[in-house]
Amino acid sequence: MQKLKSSVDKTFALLEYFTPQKPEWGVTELATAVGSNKSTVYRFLADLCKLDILCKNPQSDKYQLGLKLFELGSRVSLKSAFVEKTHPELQSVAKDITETVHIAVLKNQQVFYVDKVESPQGLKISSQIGSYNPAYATALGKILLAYLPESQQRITTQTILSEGKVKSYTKNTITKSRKLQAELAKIKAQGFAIDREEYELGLICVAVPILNQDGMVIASLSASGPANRFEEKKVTRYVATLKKGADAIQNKIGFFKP
Amino acid sequence: MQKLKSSVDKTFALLEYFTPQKPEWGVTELATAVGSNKSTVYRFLADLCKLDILCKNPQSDKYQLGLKLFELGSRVSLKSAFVEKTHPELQSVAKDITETVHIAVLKNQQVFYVDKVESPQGLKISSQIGSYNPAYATALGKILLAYLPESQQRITTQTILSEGKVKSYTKNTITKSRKLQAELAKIKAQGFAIDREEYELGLICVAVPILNQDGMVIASLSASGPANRFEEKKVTRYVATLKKGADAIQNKIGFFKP
DNA sequence: AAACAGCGTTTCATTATACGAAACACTAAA
DNA sequence: TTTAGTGTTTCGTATAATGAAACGCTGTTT
Repeated sequence: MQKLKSSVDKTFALLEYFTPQKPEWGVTELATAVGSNKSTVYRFLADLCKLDILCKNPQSDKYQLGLKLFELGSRVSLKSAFVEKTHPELQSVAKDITETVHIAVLKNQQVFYVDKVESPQGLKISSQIGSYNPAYATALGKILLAYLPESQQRITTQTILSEGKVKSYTKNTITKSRKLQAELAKIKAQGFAIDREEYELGLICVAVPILNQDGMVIASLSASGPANRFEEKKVTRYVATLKKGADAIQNKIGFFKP
Repeated sequence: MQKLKSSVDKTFALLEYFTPQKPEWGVTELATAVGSNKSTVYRFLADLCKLDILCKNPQSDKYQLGLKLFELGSRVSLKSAFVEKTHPELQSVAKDITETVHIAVLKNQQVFYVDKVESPQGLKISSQIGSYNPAYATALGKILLAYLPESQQRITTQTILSEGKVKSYTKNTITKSRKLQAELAKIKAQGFAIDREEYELGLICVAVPILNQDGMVIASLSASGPANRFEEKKVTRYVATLKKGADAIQNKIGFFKP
């Protein structure tokens, strides 16, 4: 906080602390966390509260993210132009597959979850719309990488796998550049990606690309669930259903500029 | 812009200009709109862009709301705690009624749309999650007012109907205090509200309340569609379905603090 | 009861940062 | 080439952000 110059930076640095894991903060608590003065943080929080960007939980008397932020988030053109069109398709895919369905885009070389429809079954993966996961360890991410233009793919995979950024989430996680490149080539050849417990043990995920009219990959669509429910023969059916859904989305979207 | 003191105020005042109606702004354009200096606005926009709160549309070279805002909006606990639980119920109600279903709360004495599931039918109303409508002219709003504690209701209706704030959207819009009070009493007696083209000609909407364990109204649930599809006998069935949905939501939510 | 400890909130002199006029660098049209 | 319209950068000035300390709560401890 102390190194940031503009008030804009400081404002959103503070807001970043309000996560699903820790959605509520008191003044002193947050001030020590960001390494800033109590009064300074107080003034920010009070200002943000007046604007409904934050609000005070009357029970705990602490601050949390407010309705205004929800409102602004709903205005983002990605949300209004993209999600509103694609959501019904996700629903029909989810209904057919009966597993949780996600749509994601590549952002900052990571997988950014844009929307989801949850499996009606009890056992389902937990995920948060608007959050990130590593691209190299998920089916959604591998699809997004595989369909990148060659030059961009080289740069992106290099950046992702360079110096210590890679993490082995499970014993199946692909961490070697060689192996990742082979995997991406295979994915592009077969038209879909599969993540067999590469990110989380017990979690399998199948994904297909969503292309725009120019053939550029703009998003990816996936079905994911517990490993024991993903028998080999089911995967083939899932891929077919996902492809049908991706096609429908492509027709609805037409030309999209993220 | 010139009268606001803190940078926080200024930042969000700027963001407010990015609406679904006008989602893109250039520097000069926005500076004149807010009545501020070009360089000042430029610095704000550039800062916000660095943080992904805004982004530049490469086509038009203008600024628009960015993914970070979508991310933050997704983190709002209303969204994660409330919508994720209620959405499946909206879906089942929508499926049964085959009209667009909304869930809304009262915010700043207006109806604030929290979530929706669209009618599968071609002809459907257009609405924006995270936006506002007047409480006195919609079924959702009238429910929220009708179930307010008496003292609060008096204050709220007075504020809403005071000095020129009232607008006759159609010939059916309730604008007189007397008439609104009678309507609210009737609504509370019968347990549902109906808006017969009071906000928009050709649009009918039926709504029921969602109460928490203390019996306080926390939200309202509605079905809306073109007037010609809303025959009298259907309304009774719709109310029954909506009530069932509201009940299910109440059980899921338990105790909720907005 | 009185003293304490922990909050959030307010104050105020100091200083860092936001401000705006003007200059600059582009681009596209005249 | 000139012109008019952008977005961007500069820099002296003015203003708003800063942090230590004090204040006023609340609940707990002695």
